[in-house]
Amino acid sequence: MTGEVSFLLVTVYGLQFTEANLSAPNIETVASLAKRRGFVFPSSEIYGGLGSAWDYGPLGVELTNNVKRAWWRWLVYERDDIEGLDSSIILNPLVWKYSGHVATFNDPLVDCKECKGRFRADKLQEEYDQAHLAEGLKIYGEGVVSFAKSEIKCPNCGKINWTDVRQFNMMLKTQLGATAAAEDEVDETGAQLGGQAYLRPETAQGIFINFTNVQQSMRRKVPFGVAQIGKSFRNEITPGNFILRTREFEQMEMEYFVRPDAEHLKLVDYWVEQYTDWYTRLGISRDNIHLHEVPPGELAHYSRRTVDLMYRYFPEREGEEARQFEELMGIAYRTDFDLKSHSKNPADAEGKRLNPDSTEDLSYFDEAAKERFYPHVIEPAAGVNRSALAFLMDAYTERTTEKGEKRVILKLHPELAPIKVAVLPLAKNKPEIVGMAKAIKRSLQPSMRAVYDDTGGIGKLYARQDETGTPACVTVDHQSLEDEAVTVRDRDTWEQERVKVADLREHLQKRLTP
RNA sequence: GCGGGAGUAACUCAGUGGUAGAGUGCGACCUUGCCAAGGUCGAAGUCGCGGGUUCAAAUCCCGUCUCCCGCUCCA
Repeated sequence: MTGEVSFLLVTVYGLQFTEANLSAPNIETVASLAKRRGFVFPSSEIYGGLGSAWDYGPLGVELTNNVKRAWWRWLVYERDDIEGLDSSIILNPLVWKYSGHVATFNDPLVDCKECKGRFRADKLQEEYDQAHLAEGLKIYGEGVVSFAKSEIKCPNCGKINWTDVRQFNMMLKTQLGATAAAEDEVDETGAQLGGQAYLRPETAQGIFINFTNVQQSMRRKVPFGVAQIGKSFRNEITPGNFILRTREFEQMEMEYFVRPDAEHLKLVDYWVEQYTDWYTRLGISRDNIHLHEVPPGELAHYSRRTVDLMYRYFPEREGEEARQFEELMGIAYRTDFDLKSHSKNPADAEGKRLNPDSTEDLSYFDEAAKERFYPHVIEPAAGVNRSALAFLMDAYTERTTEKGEKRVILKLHPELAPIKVAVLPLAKNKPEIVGMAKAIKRSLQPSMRAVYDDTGGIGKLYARQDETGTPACVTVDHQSLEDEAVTVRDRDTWEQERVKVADLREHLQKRLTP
């Protein structure tokens, strides 16, 4: 059957090509295509740029919008147990105090003056302490990092010549209103209050503090989830790798609330499977996804188990295969840590409230079981930008034509493709043909993203559309004027089909929803 | 922050003291009409910025800014 089809292709259209198995372009190749074709531009370029900030061009914004829409439809519309939310980026600073971000998003850093290596002071201290414990020695100054006098050696060069320890807070700060007088007001935990505010480092907290609002207003029973898409900000020490790690990024997060006695660890596996399916259904090949169980010692402060979906962003890296993978998204079991932390009721052994600032208790009353509890949370957190990059990389294909020319084809899933159809006139000097092509484009554009292009020969026009992932091209020729039919050409197979103009929209819509 | 690399046309780059260049792309016209065709013409750069040396600086010197890669963190 397949043989017959390709035979037809070759005899009818006289086309031949060989497709390079380039499922593995590097980031640089894709970044260059992305810039050339209007997906992603370096931000603030005319002022010399700004490190690791990127602007999404006309095609890029279509792609990221499509990724977000696909995700939202999948979770919020096609399931019965998830609601949507859009919380604000700037929240009361107390949210970050009680979420633990003020304390734990502070990384103490030291540099070795000898070899210029940079390390996290707390981690070095911990290793040092553990090594001493193992030798049966006492630990001096536990928890106090004093590198200037310490015996801690640089793991890199073995010398002891440290800079001072500097605090590096990952949260971006900003100033609210005319409250600068209270600017340096600090509470006992070191949280800066007053006019100090933070740009959120994750969207999750906006969901937790709205847990009761969503549950009550939508009359939800546990288990249920809340999904949110939005920008987050982290003052990364070292951003880089194109849009993979940026200080401003967009997240698609979902908090799934369950009973405390639910099988949490299995639920992590369930969502790992769901997301793996989602990514592969939209075009990521399974071979390029690698599951990573985060070791207990490396878990975030709120997590008891985390599994990362890693994508093969660096196929060119040699050595251990794991080096080729970088995090695409993570699925974390956050326990009841967040809901409890933001609630006014929990108290310590002496009856002292753990959160004296909260005015609400975010516990949940289960009517059926007649019990009150803090729901536990499973959180799949995905990056929009990282996802878009993975989709671009996996779609990138190179094909060599029979003339030996290299053509790039972006085999994006039709749901993600920035442009769904391009209408092209075969002869741009014939006003009737041009007029008909433009009219067809206009008739399609209310139902799908359509473009018209006549600035080149037909081969160049096809090549352009292939490179930006347009699934279908519609070509109007002389014959079209007679028979009211056009040629529909497929991006992946280059196969052509004659379709009546009257049936065109329906035909294309069928193609776009495989 | 430290180390390395790099800033010349929209893009990729050449140009090492003497009139600012190429390919691609872009625009117009002619020709052609199903997989990046050909021709003619054209627009486009204060050579990152500031200072110095020199008769003369994209080029040499000093300063400065920015980007990229590596060292830690995460979506």
